[in-house]
Amino acid sequence: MPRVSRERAAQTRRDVVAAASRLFRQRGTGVSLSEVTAEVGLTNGGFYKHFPSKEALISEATDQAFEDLRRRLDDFMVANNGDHEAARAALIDYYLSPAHRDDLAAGCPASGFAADVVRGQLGEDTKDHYVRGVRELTAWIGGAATDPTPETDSEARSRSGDLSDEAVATLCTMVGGLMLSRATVGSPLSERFLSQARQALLDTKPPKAQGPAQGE
Amino acid sequence: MPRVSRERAAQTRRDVVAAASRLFRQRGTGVSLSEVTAEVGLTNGGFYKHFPSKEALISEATDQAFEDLRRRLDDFMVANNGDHEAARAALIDYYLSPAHRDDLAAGCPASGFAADVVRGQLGEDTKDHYVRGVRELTAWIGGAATDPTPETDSEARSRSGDLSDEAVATLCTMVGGLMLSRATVGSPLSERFLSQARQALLDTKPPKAQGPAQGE
DNA sequence: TGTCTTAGATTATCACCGTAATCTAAACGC
DNA sequence: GCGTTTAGATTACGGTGATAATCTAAGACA
Repeated sequence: MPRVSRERAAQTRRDVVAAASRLFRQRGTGVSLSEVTAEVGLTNGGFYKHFPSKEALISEATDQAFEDLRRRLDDFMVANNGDHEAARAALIDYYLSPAHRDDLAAGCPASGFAADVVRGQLGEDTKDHYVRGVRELTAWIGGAATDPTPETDSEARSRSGDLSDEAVATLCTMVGGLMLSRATVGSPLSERFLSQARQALLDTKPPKAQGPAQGE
Repeated sequence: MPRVSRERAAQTRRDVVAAASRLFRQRGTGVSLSEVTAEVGLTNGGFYKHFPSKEALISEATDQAFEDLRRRLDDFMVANNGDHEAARAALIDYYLSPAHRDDLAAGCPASGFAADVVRGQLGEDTKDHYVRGVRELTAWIGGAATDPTPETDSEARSRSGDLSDEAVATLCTMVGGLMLSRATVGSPLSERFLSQARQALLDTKPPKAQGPAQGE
């Protein structure tokens, strides 16, 4: 069977990353390689023609998930013709919806990978990418455009002052509401977490300040 | 070596549960039995004289963690001479402190086990215990005493209307802030999540309403 | 066209997992 | 004190994990 066209091989590779991105978010980075490859019709052996190790796949899968998030944020922005306040509200509505709660696989990576990051199952540089993704999400909530600027890790790591207080707190409530509602599905508590977090955030409209040095 | 006094055996059992409770919160329920037993100087074989399976241990470890939490909440209450508003503030201060962030092992089980619950690694009844623990924590934040009343699962599952809106939203921000700060340790973002979540919650003082049928 | 390359399948290796059976010596009950 | 129990150690087993080596047939390219 072996030997397949170059485009086909590239496609397989993309499929593996996409499947891993979904499976890792859904059930953690502990899912076996076999399970990932099986999902795209590849064997365990073929995997190593594309990636040097499982960790390399985890890293790419994480990046992929944040790439998807960036695209989604852009979509929210254009769907609201650049009106940031409306886009922010739309994000919150989506983020704290039963649909997002029930869609682990395609959900926000800041929440989906949080456990793996905390438990130290992501390599050092993968974790850096995660942190950058979270910071970008926070910045977007605070009113910044999705920033495609590549920055050095040291640079990224040292910056956080350009995030609005409100955006930081908002993300806390979003992530907490989502995780708690996911952890309690089946109980009426689950819906309460969604609706109460949502209400708390939509009540608190984004204040004028969206940068660090803005006294009004 | 075998055969040890009854108290000793009981102590060993308690040690296993305690170690598991800490290890599972720290690194997930995926940690091996060998690692748990090794920590208390027991062998893999001896384990099965105390527990029928790993899942049974996970269940007890989860209960243990919530038991510790209940005790901690009581302590907050007595330390503030029954003043709930002060106790609530003390809980928030602790919950969103660097100390709690860095202490995965002894931290809040609502956050520590969330990932395992979401990913379906806790048995059905263990998950029910988790949900009950979360509901009790929410109720405490809303002003209820820690309730030692045993209730049926169906009863517990159906109740959630007796939780104040504010308490539900507060827990979202607490859990989200904790998880995000844990996921970003090493970056200045980590401290921002703690302080911003904390500030958002302490600004929003608990409103008069603290139950469903309590007009003050 | 024919050679070279390579995506992927097969199979193997080694470690570790949860679980179970067997063994042993000390604690227990009489 | 003595036979019975039993906490725990030892060892074994079947399954699965990540990774590597070998094989093979078809694409790439001269």
